[in-house]
Amino acid sequence: MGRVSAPTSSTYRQPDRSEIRIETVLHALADPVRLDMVRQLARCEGELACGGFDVSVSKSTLTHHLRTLREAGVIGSRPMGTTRQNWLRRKDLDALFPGLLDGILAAPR
Amino acid sequence: MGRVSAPTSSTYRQPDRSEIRIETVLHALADPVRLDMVRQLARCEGELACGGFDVSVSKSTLTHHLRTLREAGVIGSRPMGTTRQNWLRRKDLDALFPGLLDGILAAPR
DNA sequence: ATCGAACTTCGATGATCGTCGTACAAGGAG
DNA sequence: CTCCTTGTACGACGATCATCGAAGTTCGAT
Repeated sequence: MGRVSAPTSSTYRQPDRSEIRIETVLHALADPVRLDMVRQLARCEGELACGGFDVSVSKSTLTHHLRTLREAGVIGSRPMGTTRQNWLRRKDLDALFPGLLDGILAAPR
Repeated sequence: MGRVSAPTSSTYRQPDRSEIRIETVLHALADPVRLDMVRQLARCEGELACGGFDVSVSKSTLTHHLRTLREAGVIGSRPMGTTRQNWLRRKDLDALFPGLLDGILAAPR
C-alpha cells in the first residue's frame, strides 16, 4: 500500500539557521539534563548516538530531550543503521549568537 | 500581633555572584517578555523603575517576571521612595558566563 | 523469516509556569 | 490625616513540561 514512508519524518524536523529563535534555544538549554547532554556533545567534539549519552532518565525521556534540542536547532541528527547520530550545531549557533555557547560551556560546574 | 514587617523582605532576595546558576539564568531569559525586559535594561544603560518597562502584561505579571529575573541573578533592584529601581547585573553575568549576555543581545530581533 | 538492539510514539501523571484580578502595604503630596 | 501612585501578595486557572512504562517500528544479523 502507499506507505511512502519518510521514516518517522516528524522526528527529523530540524530548523535551518534562519529559523532558529533565541527564546527556543534558551528554553532548550535551561533544562539540567539537556544542558548536560550539550556539554557531553561539546566535550566529545563529534557525534554521539542516542545510547551514547550518560544521562539518568529513561529512554523515552531521552528521546523527548533530543527532540527538544533538535527542534530548537541546538543539535542535528541523522539515522545511521539502527542508531542515530547527534551533533552540536556549533557553527550555526556561533554565527547567530556569538559567544553564547562558549559562555554557557564556561559556566562553573 | 507580632508583625515585625521587614518590608516584604522575601521580595528582595537576590543571589550573590557565587550563587548564580546557569540553568536558572537560562530559564529566566527563555521567556519572551523577560528577554524583552532585559533588552530594554541593556539599551537604557542604567536603571529602570518597574513602571518604566514597556511590556504588554498586567502589573502583577510584571512583578512576577521581575522577581524571576531577580532571583535568577539577572537583575538587581532596590526600593526608592514609592518606586523600585532595576538594573542589569552585567558585571556578574559577564564574569560568570563571558559572552553569554552579548551573544543573546546580538540575537536577530 | 526470526530475533534482538536501538529508538520512537502514545497516553498518563504530577509539577511548574504565565497570566490575571483583587486586595493590600508603603511612600509622597495636599 | 487623607488621597493617589507604585508596587507586592494571594489565590486561581489553563497551558506547558519532564517523566515514565508499554507498545510499536526499523534495521542488521542469524
